[in-house]
Amino acid sequence: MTADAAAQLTRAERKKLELRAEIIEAAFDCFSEQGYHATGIADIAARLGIGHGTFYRYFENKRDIVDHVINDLFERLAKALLGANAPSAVTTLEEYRAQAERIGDAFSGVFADDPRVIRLLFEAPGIDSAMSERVLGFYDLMTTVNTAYMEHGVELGYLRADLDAANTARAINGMILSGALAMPHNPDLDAKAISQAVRVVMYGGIGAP
Amino acid sequence: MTADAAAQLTRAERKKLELRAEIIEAAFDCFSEQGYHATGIADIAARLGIGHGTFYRYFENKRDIVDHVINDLFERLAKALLGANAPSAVTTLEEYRAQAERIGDAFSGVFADDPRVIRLLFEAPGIDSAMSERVLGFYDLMTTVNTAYMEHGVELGYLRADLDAANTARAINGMILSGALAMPHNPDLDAKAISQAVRVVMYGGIGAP
Amino acid sequence: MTADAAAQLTRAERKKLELRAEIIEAAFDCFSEQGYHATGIADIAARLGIGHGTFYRYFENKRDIVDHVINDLFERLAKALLGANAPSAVTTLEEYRAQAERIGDAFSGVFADDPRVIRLLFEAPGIDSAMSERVLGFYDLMTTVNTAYMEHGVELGYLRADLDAANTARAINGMILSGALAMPHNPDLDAKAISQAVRVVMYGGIGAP
Amino acid sequence: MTADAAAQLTRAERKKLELRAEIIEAAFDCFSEQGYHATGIADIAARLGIGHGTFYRYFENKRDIVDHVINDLFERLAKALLGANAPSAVTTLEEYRAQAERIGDAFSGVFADDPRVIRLLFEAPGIDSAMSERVLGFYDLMTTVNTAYMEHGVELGYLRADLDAANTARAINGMILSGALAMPHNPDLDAKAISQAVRVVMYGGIGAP
DNA sequence: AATGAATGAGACTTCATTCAT
DNA sequence: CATGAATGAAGTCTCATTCAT
Repeated sequence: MTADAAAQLTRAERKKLELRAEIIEAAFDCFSEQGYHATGIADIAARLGIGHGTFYRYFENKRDIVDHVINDLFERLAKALLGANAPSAVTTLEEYRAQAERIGDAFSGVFADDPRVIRLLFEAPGIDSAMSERVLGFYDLMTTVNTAYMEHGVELGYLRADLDAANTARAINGMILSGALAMPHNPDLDAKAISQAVRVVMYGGIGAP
Repeated sequence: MTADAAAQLTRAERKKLELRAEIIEAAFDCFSEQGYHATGIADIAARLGIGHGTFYRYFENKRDIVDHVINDLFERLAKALLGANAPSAVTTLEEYRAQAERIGDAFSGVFADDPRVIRLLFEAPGIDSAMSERVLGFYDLMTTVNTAYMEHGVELGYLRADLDAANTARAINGMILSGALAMPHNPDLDAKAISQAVRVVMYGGIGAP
Repeated sequence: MTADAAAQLTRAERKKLELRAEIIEAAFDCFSEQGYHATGIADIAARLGIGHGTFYRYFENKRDIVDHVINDLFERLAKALLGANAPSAVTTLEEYRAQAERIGDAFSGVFADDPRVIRLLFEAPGIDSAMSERVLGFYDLMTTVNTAYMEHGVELGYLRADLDAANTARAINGMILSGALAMPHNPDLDAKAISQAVRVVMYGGIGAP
Repeated sequence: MTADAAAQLTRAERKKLELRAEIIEAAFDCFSEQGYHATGIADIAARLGIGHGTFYRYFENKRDIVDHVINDLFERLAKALLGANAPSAVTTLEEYRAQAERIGDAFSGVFADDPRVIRLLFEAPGIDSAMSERVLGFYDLMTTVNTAYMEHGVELGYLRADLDAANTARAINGMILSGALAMPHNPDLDAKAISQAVRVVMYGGIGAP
C-alpha cells in the first residue's frame, strides 16, 4: 500500500491495519520464541493485551496467521534477493562479485536485523507438510534466482565455462543459510567473517595457491 | 551391543529389543511422512499392528521416542562423518580431497539410502525448542569436525594459509545439506552432479580461470 | 396503536417503530429459514443493512427478539381463531359448520399467506424450554377455544351429546396443524382438499355410510 | 442383534455395547429434559459418571449422538406403526377398527411408556434443518402407512368411497400426535379418553346423530 | 442514535497417558 | 506382558453482548 493510499484511509481503517500488523508481529515473536505448536492463540493475544476473541476478527485461525507471518518473512527475503539490478547488468567478474556481495549482504542483513527470521525459517518445516512445501519452494526460488545470475556469467565468460549453474547456485545458497542459522545462538560469530569465508570459497577455492 | 552380548540374552529379551527397534522404525516412518505433531502414538502402534498401550512399555512418552529416532539418525550421520581416518592421516591436498570425497559420499549416502533422514532432519526443529537445540548442536558438531580437518590442512600448508577454518567448514556443510535437502522432492537431481558442483566450488572457485 | 396515536408521534419516533418492526420481520425470516440457533444477531442486522450493535438498541437480546417474533405469530393465529363470532351466536349444526369452516379457513389462511409461520411454529419448541412451554400453551389455548365452541354445541344439542369436548377439540386442532405442517415441503398438496378431508372426518366419520 | 449373536460376544464387547446404549439413554434424558442445544457433552457424560472424553470413543460428535437417539425413537414408533398385520388382512370395518385401535394403542403406548419420546419429537425440529427434515420425513412416513390402510378400506368398500385417503390419513395422525403432545404436561388427561375421542370422530363424526 | 471493534464465557473436540484386565 | 478403554488437560473457535466513538 502506498503512502497515498494510506492517507485516504479513515482513522478507524488505519487503526485496524495497525492492529492487524501488530498481531502479525506478536505472532512472529511467539512462533519464533516458542515454536508454532507451543504457541496458543491466547499467547499471541496476551502479548498485545487484547482478548483472544479479537484475534479472530483479524485472522481466520491459527494456520492463517502463520501463513501471513511467513508471507512477510518470505517477502523480506525476496526483496533482498531481487532488490539488486538484473543479471544482465553485469558483464565482468569484478561486477559480478560486487553484485553478489550486495545481494548476499542484503540477504544476510534481513537475518541480522531480525533474528526471528532465521529461527522461524528453521522451525517452519515442522508446522505441517504444506508449510514444509512452502519453505522448500522458497529455497527452490532462491536457487532459481541464483542460477539465472550464474548462467548469465557463464554465457559472458566471466564464470567457469564448466559450471553446473543450478547445483552450484543451490550450494552457495546453502553456505549463506548455514551462516545465518549459526548466528543467533553463537554470539561470537562475526557476520563479516562469515561472508568473507563464503567469498573466499566461491572465488578462490580452499586449496593453497 | 556385540553379537556375543546378544547371544547371552534370553529369547524374550531379544524379542523385546527387536520390538523396540521396530517401534523406532515405525516412528521414523510416521514422523518423516506426516511430521511429529501430526503423528499420534496410535499411528505408530497401528503401523506395527500392536496396541498403543504397548508403546508405553517401550518408551516413556511421545517425546521420548522422537529423541530415540533422532539419536539413531544422528548416529548414522555421525558414523559417516567420523568413519574416515583422522585428519592427521592426511598430508597433501590430494589426500585431503580424497578423504573429503569419501566423507562427503558417506554422508550423502546416508541421505540417499534413506530419504526419511533428510525429511526428519528438516522438520525436527519444529518439534520443540529442545529438539531445535539438538539439531543446531549437531550442525555445530559437523562444523567442529570439519573445522578440525581444515585446521590440520592449514597447518600442513595444503590448504590456504588465510582460511577461516570454522566459518569455511560451516559453509561447506551448508552446501552439502542444501544438496541433500533438494533431492527428495526433485527426482531430476543427480547426487553425483551435486557433489561435483560442491567440489568445483571448494577447489577451484567459480570464477573463470 | 391506532392511526391517531401514530399521527401524534414525532417523525423520529415513527421511524424508530418502523425499524423495530423491520427487525422483527428480518428476525422472522432468519429464524424460519435457518432456525433460531443457527441465526446470529449479525445475520438479522445484515439482512437489514444495519449494524448489529443497532439491534441492541431495539431489543434486549437474542431471546427477546424471538419472543417478539413469536408474539406476532401467536397474535396472527389468535386473531384468526377468535375473529369469528362467539360460540353463543351459533344455534344449529349448519351454523356451526359454517362458523368452523370460517375459523378453519382463517387459521389455515395465516399459514398459507406466510409459510414462515408454520416453519417457525414447528421449530420453536427447540429454542428452549420456556419457548416450548409457550408453544404448548398456545396449543392449549387453541384447545380451550375450540372446546368452548363444542361445549356450546353439546349444550344446544347440535353436537353429539356424548362428545368429550376437550379431547375432541384438541384432536381436531391436531388435524388442522398436521395439514399446515405438510404444506410447505409438499407443493402438490391442495389446501382445500386438506380442509375438506378434515370436514369429512368431523361430520361424517370415515366409515362407509 | 439376536440373542444368539449377543451370546457370541466377548465380555468386553458386551460391556462396550452396554455403555454405548447407556450413553444413548443418557443423551435421550438430557435432550428431552434440557433440549439439544442446552445440553453439553459434559452433561451427558456427567449423568453417567464417565469422563467426557469417553463419550467420543462411542460417538463422533454431538450431532452424531442425537441422530442415534432419534433413530432409536423412530425405530420404536415405526415398530408400533408397522407391528400390526398388513392392510390386506382386514376385510370389514369391524376388523379395520380393531386393527386401527391396536396400532393406535401401540403407538400411543410408546409415548405413554416413555414421556421423553414425545418431548424430544416435539423439540427435534429445532435442532437443525437436517433434523427438521427427518422429522417431517417421519410424519410423511406415518401418513404413507396410514394412507395404505385407508386405500385398502376404500377399495374393499368398508371405508367411504369418496375418502381422500392421503389427506385423511395425515389428519388422523395429527389427532393422535396432538393427544400425545398434550399428555406429559397435563396429568389430568386420560389416554383412554383421548383415544376414544379420536375414534368417535373417526367413525361417527361429531354431529349429533 | 448508530456503529462495529472488542471481549471472554463457554462449548466442542483431540489425544497423550494411565491402568485394570 | 499386551491391550485398549477411560480420562481430562488443553486448545481452538464462536458469537452474544458491551461500549467507546
